[in-house]
Amino acid sequence: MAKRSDVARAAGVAESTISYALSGSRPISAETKTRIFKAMKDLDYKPNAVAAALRSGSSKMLALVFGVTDHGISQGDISYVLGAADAARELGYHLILWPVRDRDIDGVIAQAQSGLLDGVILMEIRLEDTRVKLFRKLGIPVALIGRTSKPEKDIYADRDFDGAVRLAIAELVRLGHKKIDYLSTTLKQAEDGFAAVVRAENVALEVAKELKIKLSVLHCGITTEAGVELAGEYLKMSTASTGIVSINSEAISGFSRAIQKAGVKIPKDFSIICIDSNPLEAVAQEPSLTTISPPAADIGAAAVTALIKSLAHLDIEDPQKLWRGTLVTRESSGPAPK
Amino acid sequence: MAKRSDVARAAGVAESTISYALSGSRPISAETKTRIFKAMKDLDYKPNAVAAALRSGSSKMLALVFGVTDHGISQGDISYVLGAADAARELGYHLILWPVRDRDIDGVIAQAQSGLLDGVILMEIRLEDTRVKLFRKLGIPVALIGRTSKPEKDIYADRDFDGAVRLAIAELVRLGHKKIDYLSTTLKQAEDGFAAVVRAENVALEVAKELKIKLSVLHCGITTEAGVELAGEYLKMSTASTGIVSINSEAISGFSRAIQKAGVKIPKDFSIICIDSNPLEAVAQEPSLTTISPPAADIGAAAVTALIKSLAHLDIEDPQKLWRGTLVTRESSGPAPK
DNA sequence: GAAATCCGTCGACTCGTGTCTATTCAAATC
DNA sequence: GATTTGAATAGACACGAGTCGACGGATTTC
Repeated sequence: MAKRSDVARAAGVAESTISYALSGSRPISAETKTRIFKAMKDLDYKPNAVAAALRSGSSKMLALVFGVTDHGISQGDISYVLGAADAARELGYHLILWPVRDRDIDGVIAQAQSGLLDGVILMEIRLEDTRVKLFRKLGIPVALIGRTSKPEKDIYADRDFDGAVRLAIAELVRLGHKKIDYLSTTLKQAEDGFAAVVRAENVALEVAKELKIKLSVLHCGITTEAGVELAGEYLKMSTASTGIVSINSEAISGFSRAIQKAGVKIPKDFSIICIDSNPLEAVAQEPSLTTISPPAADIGAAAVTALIKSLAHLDIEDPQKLWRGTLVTRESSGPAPK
Repeated sequence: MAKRSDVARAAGVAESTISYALSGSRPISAETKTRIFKAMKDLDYKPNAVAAALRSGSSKMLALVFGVTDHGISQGDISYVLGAADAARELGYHLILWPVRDRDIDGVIAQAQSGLLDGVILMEIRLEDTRVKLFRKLGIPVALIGRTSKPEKDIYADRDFDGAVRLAIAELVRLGHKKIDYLSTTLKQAEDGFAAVVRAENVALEVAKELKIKLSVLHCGITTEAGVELAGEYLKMSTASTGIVSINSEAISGFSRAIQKAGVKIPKDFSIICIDSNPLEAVAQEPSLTTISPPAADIGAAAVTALIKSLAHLDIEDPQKLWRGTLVTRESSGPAPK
């Protein structure tokens, strides 16, 4: 692999001149530049990123930590990753994914402390997230997709589940519904303190109280099948609700299909509003889902952008940002049945 | 961040002594070592991986390239990743995931050529995979999970779909089935030349000819829903088969549920053998699935192990390895109906 | 017309570690 | 008892690129 000194010799200039020609941090005449670039091309010169990282103290690599659990990476999460990766590329960085078993993040910490990683993005944030404190203590730059219970000075980009749940319930109430359900994810996730899940549940109960309606919280696995099962239980209940707000887009598709199969007409008998569903999923269903979908790609991109700006000690216009998403009324929501 | 010279001063030794104490490549007396380690602890010294990478020419990082397409990372694929990550850690390496849009791998190449990546693992291999040739041409160490049509000197670890399909069909024939279906993934994947998909289809047809039975190849999306739809079509067909071999574990679960709902008894009326299904999935179903499941984690681990050995210029006992998996008979397969 | 300014370039040093050579001192060898 | 061996350590250099200070020459300034 050709190095800088080879190019310097071939182009008949000093090595530093080549650096300046590449970085543009000092003026280099046009002729010299063309000579240099020709030599680089001839020799197939690629600057050595490791040497650059050592000298400059920055590897231009960011790691997105993703906890490997039972299920892989969902279709939903992949949007965050892609948004983040694209934003990184645009700013001259690379985003890599760091698979982490359970909550073991020592490897990430080691690499970050030893200069191979400029910063870290965390997902699947819990209300009390020890990782966040740890990284802060160690001085490792971090941005969150999600937020803890006390975000203080954290850099984060997050879905505004509170606002979305509030909006969704208000919409059902506006349509005349007086008794609705709120479909969450698994009870385990809530118990484990996953921030978005817990917050949304609390808000749902709060809003129900404010608006003086009946609301029960349902828990359910994050799969279509689990939604089908849930539908079975739902249909057995005597005092059924007339609508549901869900943050569990996987389950709601099974639920919807199953209750329709049992004769429930949507939206005539029953309304559905789904939060955090992929728009493509939403229209793929029968009937298409009314949704409030925070833009996942934008959120991922915002987290990365803010992190990179903070690395460069630039001012971040807003280090803490929330996206609620807007209500898109489709076929699954309508006036409450008489 | 403390560096080696700080530790040297604190411990009262030369810098090189510290390197030797850490690497063990030269003997250091016990007293000196304890002094050094104490100083390292006091100063919270972490060797700078970037400097080490520059000097030694190796970053100890491997990238697993994963193409980001419409669907995220499936539960099946995650096992390869985890197996690979664990094997890497055990050998003192880090495995990172490199998300790649479409087939754009320039970023990976750049980082590999510039020393930030010691090697690359490729998945989702096609029969004619330009990436493999490209990496070989550029001299970037590569191992494959999967294999091309001409693996030649490639390092790879792969499922033996040929053997598994052959075994599955033979089993159904042994049980008396004369007319069976073969359920593949989407037609698009086959057309795009994904190696495993194409190979398995060809083998299925070949074996059917050899054993003189009727076999039709079905294509179907890689989702439970797609399997349900497929079941609808299947039930309409007049001359139905009595069994199916599937490499599409997502679809087969929907298919199984749907035909049972329509009154088909498994395995009395119809037998199912599923290849490449996760054992957990297999027993979670009703009835539990007879399977042939190549060990994904082992395959991922083998690819990484072979790659690392080749990096160290060690002999690899077998750079090309296949796993067929064994037939595990559960409740979904039985004698053909009279 | 001398001084100040600016452009373009060069050489030297630096980032933090791995490793080679040299040196010292003690034990072992014939 | 002189020489060889070996352990334990020190010192020097290299990996490849980024950046600062300096310098010659051209241009501008008063």
